Amino acid sequence: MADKTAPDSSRRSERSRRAIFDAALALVGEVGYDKLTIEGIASRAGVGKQTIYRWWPSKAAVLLDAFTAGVDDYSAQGLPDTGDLATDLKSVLRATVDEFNDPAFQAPYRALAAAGANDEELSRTFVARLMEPGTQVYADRLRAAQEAGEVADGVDVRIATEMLLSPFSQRWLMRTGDLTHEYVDTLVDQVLGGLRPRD
Amino acid sequence: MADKTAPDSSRRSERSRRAIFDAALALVGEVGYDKLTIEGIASRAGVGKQTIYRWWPSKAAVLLDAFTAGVDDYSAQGLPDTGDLATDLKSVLRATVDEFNDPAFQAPYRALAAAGANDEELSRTFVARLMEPGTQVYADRLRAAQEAGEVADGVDVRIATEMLLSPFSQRWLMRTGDLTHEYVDTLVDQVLGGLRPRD
Amino acid sequence: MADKTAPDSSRRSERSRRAIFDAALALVGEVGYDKLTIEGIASRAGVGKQTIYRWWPSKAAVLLDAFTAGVDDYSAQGLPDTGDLATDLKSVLRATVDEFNDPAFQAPYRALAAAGANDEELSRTFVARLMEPGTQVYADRLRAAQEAGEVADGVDVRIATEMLLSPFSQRWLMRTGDLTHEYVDTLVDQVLGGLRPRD
Amino acid sequence: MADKTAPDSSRRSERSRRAIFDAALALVGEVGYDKLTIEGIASRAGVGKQTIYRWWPSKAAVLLDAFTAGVDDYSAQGLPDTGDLATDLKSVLRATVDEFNDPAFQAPYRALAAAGANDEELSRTFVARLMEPGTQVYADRLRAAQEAGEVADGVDVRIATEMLLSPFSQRWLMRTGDLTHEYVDTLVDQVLGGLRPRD
DNA sequence: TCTTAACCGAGACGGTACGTCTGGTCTTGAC
DNA sequence: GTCAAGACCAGACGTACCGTCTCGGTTAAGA
Repeated sequence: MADKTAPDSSRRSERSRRAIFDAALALVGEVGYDKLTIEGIASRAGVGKQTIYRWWPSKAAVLLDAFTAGVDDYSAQGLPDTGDLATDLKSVLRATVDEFNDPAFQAPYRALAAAGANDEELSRTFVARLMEPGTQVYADRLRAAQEAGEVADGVDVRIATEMLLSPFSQRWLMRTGDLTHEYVDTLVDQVLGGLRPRD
Repeated sequence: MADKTAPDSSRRSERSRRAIFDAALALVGEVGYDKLTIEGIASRAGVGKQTIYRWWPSKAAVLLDAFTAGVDDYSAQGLPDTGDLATDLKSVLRATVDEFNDPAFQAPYRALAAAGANDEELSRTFVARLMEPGTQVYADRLRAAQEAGEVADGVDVRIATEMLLSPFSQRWLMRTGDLTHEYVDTLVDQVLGGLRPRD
Repeated sequence: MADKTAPDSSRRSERSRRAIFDAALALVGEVGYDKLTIEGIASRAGVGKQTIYRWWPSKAAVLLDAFTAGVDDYSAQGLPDTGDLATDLKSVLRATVDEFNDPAFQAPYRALAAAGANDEELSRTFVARLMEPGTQVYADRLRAAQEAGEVADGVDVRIATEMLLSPFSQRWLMRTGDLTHEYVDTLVDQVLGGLRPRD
Repeated sequence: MADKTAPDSSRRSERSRRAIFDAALALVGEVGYDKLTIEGIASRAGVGKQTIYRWWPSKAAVLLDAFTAGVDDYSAQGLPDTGDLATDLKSVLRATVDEFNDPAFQAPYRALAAAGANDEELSRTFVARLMEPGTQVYADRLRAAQEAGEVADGVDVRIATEMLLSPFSQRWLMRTGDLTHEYVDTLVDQVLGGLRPRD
């Protein structure tokens, strides 16, 4: 039923695929997303343009795959559970602060977040592949804490997770404030302060 | 000694300015931000391209002005203060939910948020002109509540505001969940629950 | 020490060869020479591109072979010699007029003549395989007439042949006039009028 | 009724037009017609591709204009008429031999003749602009000779002109023989020999 | 009231990148 | 080893816009 016969992925060149990822990530860091071009990627990767168009529908899709390929061992093992929720959250969020302050990480991630805002299809993939897994481990840890009695029964874990992560994401994406270790410490304390069961 | 002599704004055509705003907002809704072009705006507005380039540096800037012109009476009068913080917040956030679910509002706002993610300069303007004023009224109301003893002394009001608004913004921008009245009600309750002074 | 090992023509697929000829002739008639592509021929013939590249150096060469294969019994038996030179020439040229007015013949022949103009190598083959044999029979007939005393001794037969055939070819190739039976009759009479011995 | 609004030729850049002609003629000589590209012409001329596409429909049209611009003072003054037809024809044809043997002339002329063979529209323009004027002066000279009694009354001047010029053109285009002064001398003598009135 | 200088609509210009098409090479698996 | 199939690198196609520029016209100061 497809109008364009799909390419045969078993014959795909792995060498080209990697070269395209490397080129895309390097270029988005050098020139920014708006000036990132398919031609530029192809040229840098030593690849024909058609090889990109054959496998991806847009530069955003290329970048998403490239970025995903570089981080997809992301958060396989879950959050630590030392028994002290605040400490666990702070230690992971501090590491995340450092990651988000790394220029090599920022350019593609910002670009994808931005592209997603205008492209619902891309947005869904971006969220499902990059954001949801990261979010889920926090939600799991909070639920564990709730079962352990560290968090009040009535708390909506999904919303609690948002209270913890969205301020962080928003600050970073919109540049409404600096991301520091102190900031996440305060954030964690203030959020958890409200979640603890009242005596 | 400027190399480009600045245009004389006193001779500016108000008719053209409005036509450009109307065209920009209409087009961004019809074709989306990526396919919005200066030529398209000029053509739709019945205006020469140079008239746009004379007054704005980029399509994002045009859109920002166009959008701002449509909403800049935004939040001049502050939040209501009935004495009941939760009710006040819920009533305003419910109205905001409706606004953010309006398609005519979404396209330009998303476009600007996205453009800002990749353009720091634009981002600062966007935040200062559109986000900061809206955020500030919440911060003011929370501070008033803190002074009234409704909110614990140790609470960082800036972060409390983020805990309230960022989950909302994030959900909408990333489409990670629906924006409903029930959602904001729960969010307000859960955030405020943690801010109240402990006995 | 050839760098490209020559293909083994004994293992060549006759089926593919014919399918390629048929496809090439059909396509040149349908879409014209400029839009005739190797890929198109391969696809229409149900043949891999490499099978064409293995055996021919260019689309012109394919077309030349295809066309030659269809006409190479061309003029094996020479011109008729009824003793009346003018009648003999007219009868053959009238048949040639009909042939050159046949659309199925025109497209490939024009294409080859044109390709030859820009490609000396191809031109030599085209002339040797398609034009020279046809020209030669006229030259032979004129020489026979000269020996029979119907044509003056001083006449250069090669040039006389050109005077007869080139106006015809030129009219057709450049579309400078219609090719009709009347035209070739007049042409033959006027050319022969000048070749007859003067009393 | 035009679907694309025509460009405003009064605003056309003469500088660009000339640069395009120069580039086209230079490149067709250097790389040949088949490897002549619009991009190549634009690049060599220091011109945007659109400036070519705005004014010409194809590379053949560009080349035709470029070539015409270089020769359009072609044959304004007619053939000489010294009273001796053969001498007049020989002197002009000898000059034409030299011109057609000039490499700078050959490439574009061959290219246009070839392109015309496959493109009827172009062919008409080519003939009307480049061939017909040249042909006409021969026809005029022959008619004058006919009126002066040098050529028999029954002769069809149009065909006589073809007998004179087509062998020349054909030899050159198809490379079926060398173009020399001796050749045209013999050709003129043999053609005229047949046109003279019989006693 | 009459310049006159700036803005205006229009659109040609030199460019860049788009997404597509084809050229010619190379690889794979079937025969 | 040839074949059909088609992925690959390369690069031209013709189009769409970019941001700059030039052209008349109009329009609002200022002489």
